[in-house]
Amino acid sequence: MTLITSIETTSETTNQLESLNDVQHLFDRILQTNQLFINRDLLRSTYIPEILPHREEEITELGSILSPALKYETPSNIIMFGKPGVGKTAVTKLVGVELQIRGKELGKHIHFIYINCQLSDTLYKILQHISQQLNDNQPDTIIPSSGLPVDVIFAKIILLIDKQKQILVVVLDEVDKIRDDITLYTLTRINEQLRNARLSIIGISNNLRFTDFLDARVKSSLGQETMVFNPYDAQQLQDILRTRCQQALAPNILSDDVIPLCAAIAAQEHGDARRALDLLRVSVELAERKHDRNVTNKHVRLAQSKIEKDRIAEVIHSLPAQQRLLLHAIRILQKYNKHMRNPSAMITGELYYQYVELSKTVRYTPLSQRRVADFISELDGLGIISARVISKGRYGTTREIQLMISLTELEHILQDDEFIEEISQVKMKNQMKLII
DNA sequence: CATCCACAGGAACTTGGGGGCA
DNA sequence: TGCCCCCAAGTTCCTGTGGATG
Repeated sequence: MTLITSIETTSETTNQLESLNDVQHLFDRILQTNQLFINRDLLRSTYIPEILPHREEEITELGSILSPALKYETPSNIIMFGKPGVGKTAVTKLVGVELQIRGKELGKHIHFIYINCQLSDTLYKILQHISQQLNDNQPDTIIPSSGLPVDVIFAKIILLIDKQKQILVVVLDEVDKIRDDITLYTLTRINEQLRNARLSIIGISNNLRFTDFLDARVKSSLGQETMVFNPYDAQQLQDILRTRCQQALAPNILSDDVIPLCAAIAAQEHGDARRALDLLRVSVELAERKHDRNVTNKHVRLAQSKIEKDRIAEVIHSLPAQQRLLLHAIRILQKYNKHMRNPSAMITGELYYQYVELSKTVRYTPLSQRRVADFISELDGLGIISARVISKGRYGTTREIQLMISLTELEHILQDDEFIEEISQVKMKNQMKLII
């Protein structure tokens, strides 16, 4: 009944049907136009290929360190270092999965468990993750997301792991995100509690100096083996891109200079293969959208600026309200500073004052200066602002804050922000004050 | 050259929301 | 239902800092 009424031919529904037709034609047109991609996903950094060019040595080394697992012997714990996008995670996952398969063939129980510590940064969450991966659907081994004491969880995990003879290889990616020593200490000592099973840990870090801040016992236990991944050079990045292109893109659509340019740009940024792949993928996407038959260095340049702008816009849109409010304060100060005595930069004190004023306007309770100082550090870390500690002599130590993106870009990103209307009225009032 | 300012940033503590257990 | 736990976000308190100033 409802269906019948909904397709009655009123003028309104006719319009709707026409626009539906338009959309269908749009999709048809898109599908019919020149297809530059064969498989877009192969150019995504999350895709792990079967062949990793220029990482043969690392694969062999990791494989040989982990190989005792195939004889139920405990592999050494490993700590891996290297800048982002140099293949640490890819190599580890590739070898880990292969190890698991070989184990299965030999009738050995080997589990490869990958944990990103950015998401699981406490002992509780890591133990919960391990239990999920080992989950045998037994209700008594399911661990809730919170509510239980850690020692209870720990005892459950020990029982779960030790139920059978097995080797667990636990990868802690971005291990430096774990904030306390106790978590790593507990994990590296877990074998002392096990009778049948064994666990070894691979810690992956972007930070070469990560172990400097570790407890000495954790450091020696975790770092039984150390692997350092060097950045790819431009030539190696070109090889990586060419290998992926063969399967990902239609033949002969790239100008000769596209791959060298993507590789060169990524090589400048500490040899990041992810960056090179993103750059190439977005370049092809831009060409496809413009119905161009070839991808040229012009598309690469466009892609380069698009990626950076998109990244910043995405980061800003995902900020919590209080941090966006702080950004509005920065935006306003930057705008007025242009016309004032000191156009260079703002300092913590004046920024906090402006932030408190804005909070009152939008009826938010302003947070403490200490908390806002943390926000400033976070925005600095995200590359949206630069906050440099300076001493103003007798007038104290503060941070000099500068916007790292253009004011126009920031205004563009914030134009549809929830606070914008109320705040723009304040701006008017302030302008009046300035004139007076 | 001691003093002083306006913070930076570490550490401990609080609050409130999520949840489990007996 | 009351008590316990975990955790994120925030506050309070504190010590440290470094160069202009008198």
